[in-house]
Amino acid sequence: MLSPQSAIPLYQQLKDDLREKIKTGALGPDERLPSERELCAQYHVSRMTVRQALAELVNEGLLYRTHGKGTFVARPRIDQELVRVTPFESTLRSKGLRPATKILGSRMVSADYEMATALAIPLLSPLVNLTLLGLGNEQPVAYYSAYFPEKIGHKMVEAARLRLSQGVSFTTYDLYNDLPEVSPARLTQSFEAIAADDRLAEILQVSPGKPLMHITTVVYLEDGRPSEYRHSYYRADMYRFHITRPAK
Amino acid sequence: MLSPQSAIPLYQQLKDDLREKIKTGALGPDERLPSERELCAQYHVSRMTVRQALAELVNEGLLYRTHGKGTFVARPRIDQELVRVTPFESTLRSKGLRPATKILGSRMVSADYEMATALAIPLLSPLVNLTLLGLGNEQPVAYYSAYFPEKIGHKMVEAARLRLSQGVSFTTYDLYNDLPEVSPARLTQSFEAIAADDRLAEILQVSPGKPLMHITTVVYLEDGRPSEYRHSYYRADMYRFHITRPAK
DNA sequence: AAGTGGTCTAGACCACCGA
DNA sequence: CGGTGGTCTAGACCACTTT
Repeated sequence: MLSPQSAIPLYQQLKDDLREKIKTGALGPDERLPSERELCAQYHVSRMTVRQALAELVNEGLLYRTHGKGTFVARPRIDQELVRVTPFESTLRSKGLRPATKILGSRMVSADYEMATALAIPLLSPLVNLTLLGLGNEQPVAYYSAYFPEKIGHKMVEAARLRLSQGVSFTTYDLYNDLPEVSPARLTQSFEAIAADDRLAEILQVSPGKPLMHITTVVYLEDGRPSEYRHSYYRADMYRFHITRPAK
Repeated sequence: MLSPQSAIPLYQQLKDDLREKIKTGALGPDERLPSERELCAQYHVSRMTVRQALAELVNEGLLYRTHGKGTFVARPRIDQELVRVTPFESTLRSKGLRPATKILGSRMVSADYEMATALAIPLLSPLVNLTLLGLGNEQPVAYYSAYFPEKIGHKMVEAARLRLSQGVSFTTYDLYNDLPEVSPARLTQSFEAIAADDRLAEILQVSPGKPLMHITTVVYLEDGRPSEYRHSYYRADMYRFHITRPAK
């Protein structure tokens, strides 16, 4: 039974209820759900409310529907519970490594062509460059170099220092959580396998020529403004990047 | 003005209309759209119809909304027009290379532990293994080894031979378009940078030890059933994998 | 207070599917 | 044919933001 007076929207409650039934197995794979009109009657809500709940569950991949037949529970995917943005800390912990982060430096730079294009700002605009080293059991595993517009950047650096003083490991992802006024909406990332050059080999403590994963990220806010341009380099033997996405 | 009698749903027509206005610049970045109620009046549709159109455009990242303020045009992202699943052929053409595909082989195998887990089938189930080589200007650039459940697999192999006989380059992505009864809904992929071992070095014509991008893919259909398990290896110097996704 | 988006109702007609 | 999801209407009340 849903609580109509609650602060939680009805369609959310219905979603949670159905999600629970699927997770516990009360609704098994390929099982047909009650029809939309039946759900209306069962939960005493209108069809729009039911449809909003079902639509979002289809979007999340938990249900699928066929016109004229009904709505069904999707087969669970292996990684259904995997987080979508792999957080640094849990990734290392799951490998049994003690995570830590070091701030290599923060400085002001002026935007070169690449940064200016990515961040949609004029050439030579002032940027804050924050470089971090991710460690697992004191061994370097990842190197980050992030560029922020000035205003966001100073706050990011502050947030990073705060995290560091608390002895918590983090990446720039985590720092966004410390700045509630800046919330990322989407990312573009490109993945490249590269061979370590002398500089990166030195930083990550591997032999030159060893494979590294190079990820270039642009973070965008809700209004479509870019808030960060970042290069990340991961030791290939320590890192695997996993992603789930709609086809087509 | 929308055509109510048309086969195209009203909210689709509205979406297309707004999308057009954004693309042509009639609605610029950060510009406020008419309120939902105003759009109702302008287009002579109900608020639900307007909301469905707006919701989908927000979902696609073209608009953003703020409670109490209004709906706004998002800043365009650099890669807004980029396709989400990078097709082999256009990737190479954009680099000025003539793409081609070779079928290295197709054979029946029985599922080992890894394949069985990924495809959610019993151990030792019969699978079709299709191996392809992607070429650019006659040089190998990518190696694919895909495993399909028997039924789908035979059709895939047939589709591949047909494509080949037409002299078209393709990957297994493209083959799904030839099988309308099997339509992928989502993918999971993991990216790893590896060093070429002797076998891969031989296949891809690079020196052993050179970096390669190794992508492991599982393709899922609408009902959540896996339809393919695939290992792909790309020459790192020829390939860059690009992706856009929601944050969080 | 007025306007915005967020949620919700109670109807309606259509196209698709199975018996 | 009856039941299903897909689309749509014309209202309603709420929470949030700005004036």
